[in-house]
Amino acid sequence: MVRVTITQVAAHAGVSVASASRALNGRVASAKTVAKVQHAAQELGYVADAAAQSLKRGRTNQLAYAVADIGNPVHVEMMTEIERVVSASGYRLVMSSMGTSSSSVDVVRELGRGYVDGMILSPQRVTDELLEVLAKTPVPVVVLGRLPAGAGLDTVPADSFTAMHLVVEHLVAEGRADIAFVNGPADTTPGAFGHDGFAAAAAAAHPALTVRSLEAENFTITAGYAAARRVLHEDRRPDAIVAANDLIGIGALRAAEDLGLAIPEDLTVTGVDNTELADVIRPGLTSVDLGARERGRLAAELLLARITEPERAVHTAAVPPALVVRGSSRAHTSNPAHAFDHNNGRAG
Amino acid sequence: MVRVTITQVAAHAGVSVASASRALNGRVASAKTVAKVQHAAQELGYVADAAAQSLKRGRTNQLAYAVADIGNPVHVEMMTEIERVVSASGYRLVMSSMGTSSSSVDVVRELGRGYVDGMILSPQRVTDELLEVLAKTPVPVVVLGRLPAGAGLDTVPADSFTAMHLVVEHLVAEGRADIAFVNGPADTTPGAFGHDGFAAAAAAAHPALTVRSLEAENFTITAGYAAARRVLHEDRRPDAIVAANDLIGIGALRAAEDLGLAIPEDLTVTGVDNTELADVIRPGLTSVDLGARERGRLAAELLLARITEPERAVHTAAVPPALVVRGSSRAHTSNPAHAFDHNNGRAG
DNA sequence: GTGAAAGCGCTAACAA
DNA sequence: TTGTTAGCGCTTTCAC
Repeated sequence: MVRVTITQVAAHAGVSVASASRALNGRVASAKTVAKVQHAAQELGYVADAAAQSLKRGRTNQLAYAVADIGNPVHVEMMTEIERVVSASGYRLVMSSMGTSSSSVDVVRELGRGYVDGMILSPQRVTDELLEVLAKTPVPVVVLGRLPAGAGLDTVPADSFTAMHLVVEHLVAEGRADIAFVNGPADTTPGAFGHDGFAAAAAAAHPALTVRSLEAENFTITAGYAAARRVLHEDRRPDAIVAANDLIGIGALRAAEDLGLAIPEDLTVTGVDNTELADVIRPGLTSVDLGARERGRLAAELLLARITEPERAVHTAAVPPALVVRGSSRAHTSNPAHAFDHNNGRAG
Repeated sequence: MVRVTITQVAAHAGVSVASASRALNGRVASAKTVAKVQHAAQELGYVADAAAQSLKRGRTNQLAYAVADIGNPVHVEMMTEIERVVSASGYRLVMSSMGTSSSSVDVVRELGRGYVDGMILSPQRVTDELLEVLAKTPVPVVVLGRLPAGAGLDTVPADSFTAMHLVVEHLVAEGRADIAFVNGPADTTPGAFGHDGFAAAAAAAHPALTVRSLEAENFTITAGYAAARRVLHEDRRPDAIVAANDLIGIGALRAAEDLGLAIPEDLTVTGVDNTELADVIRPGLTSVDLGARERGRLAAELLLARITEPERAVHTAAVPPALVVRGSSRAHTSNPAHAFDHNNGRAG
């Protein structure tokens, strides 16, 4: 229970602390010294103090994945992939949630104080204050999401425009004419880009399309349920609901069900993220895969590259979205919805 | 991008580093000094280095929640609650995953090196090696789950026995006679206790009950699907599947669906954890609520208490499980399954 | 109320 | 190969 220091190990082994340090870290040392020191360390249960080591070395060997919307399962996918990549380079990964008990700004500032050597961020809202903190954070940062041009940070944005194009084209192809876009809060980054993407896609696809937008209170199932219920009660009921993410989409599915609507006959519902949830819900939720795993991998690689070479040019990595059609819309393409798709809608 | 130290702040303010430190930390200092130092710190964008501060103070103000089965949404619930409690006491919480890229033992050892002042663990497997590391970890540990007697650690076990009793009694009451228990891997802690709990409950409820057990490869939907499919193909098909957690249960639901079974007429399925998933799936999954939020809260409180008072007696906090009946079983109790229950099956 | 100095535990120069 | 020494950035005695 009590901490043992390298000084005690050195004393126990009968060598200097310098020799102990060298022996422990695999630097030059005689075989005899190494044996003695390792034996002493083992016996005493020595583990190097992280704070002292970090202070001296100037790095922690730790990276952080900071995520605002921790309830969204897509972040687990990303985290798993990020961890795979960074642990191969000898880093440990910790996950921090932003926004529940502390603001993104606080979390970034805290982590930047020297807890980690770098971080990957999935922010909900990109405020000027956040950008400012990001700019002066002493450790490398990669943002999973879109940033204002000129932010000077490595980013792996989601391609909302293409995503929304895919969805709208799909809906038009199956004959939908009155589409409701159920967004998350518009003042969030995914919210804003989702909206713009949807508006552009709708205008491009078919100028005569009837569209409306509304906001769910947040990106959750419950909020999606409430928002969908509202729009489905309007005089002119839409024949398609485009949800800003899968959770909202699932809420919409439940709302439609409660109102006795047949899906996809009366109403099509689509989501975004292509999470396992979309695959497991009934009817299956047609969803755009934004490439979570791939984007997680890219973010991790960008971060590692910047740690290695801090002055390299700013990079932006793009991943093409892909529509995965399931039972919540009509399967009129060559992409069939499987009864239970173990590959989560992606080719194995 | 470059780190600014307290020395620079002191110089910029025209005071000694000692005065700068005092001013920054609210110790005795004249109003004039405080003003000068704060201004300098602001201007230079100073933030205290975490490693140096931790080394000097002997604590990090950081706690960790280390979880093996990160794909299980129940851990997000726990984490949210843990964070709420510890942040109220001024701690930051980080989440670490164990087992994907590194073993539990490694994670505990690493975190115990001084990265955090304490940790809460949700281990998948409790090996002797893990117990050994836990015993000599220099920071307080609370385990969310059951430990061998005499481990000498604060724990918040799940009451699997009562949970399984509730399930079995429910199944017997609705007339089921042939129950298959679909466990996760038996060499995991939840697996072992789930099995024992089920066996005891089955024996107690009705000695003549036909029961069988099988193992899913892990605690996931996909593994649950595969395992359920296996048992449903056996000559004598069970009329109830008791899944060790909700994910396995959902997999079982899908398997039954693929085989054309009517639920709950042909087959009852139950889960454990009462996650939001159980509520949102169709049919709704009857599930035992193990009190994730409450248990998270208790674990956090136990940890804070032990940090404050390291020598206090070892505590074990229990939370009574509660059965939440939904559409995957017959509603024969007074606890109705709602079409969409915003309270996630619990009273508001 | 303030500054000089010691030291947290560790690693890395530098000498020997 | 080894020991001595300095110092990472910070807080905290201890004199003044």
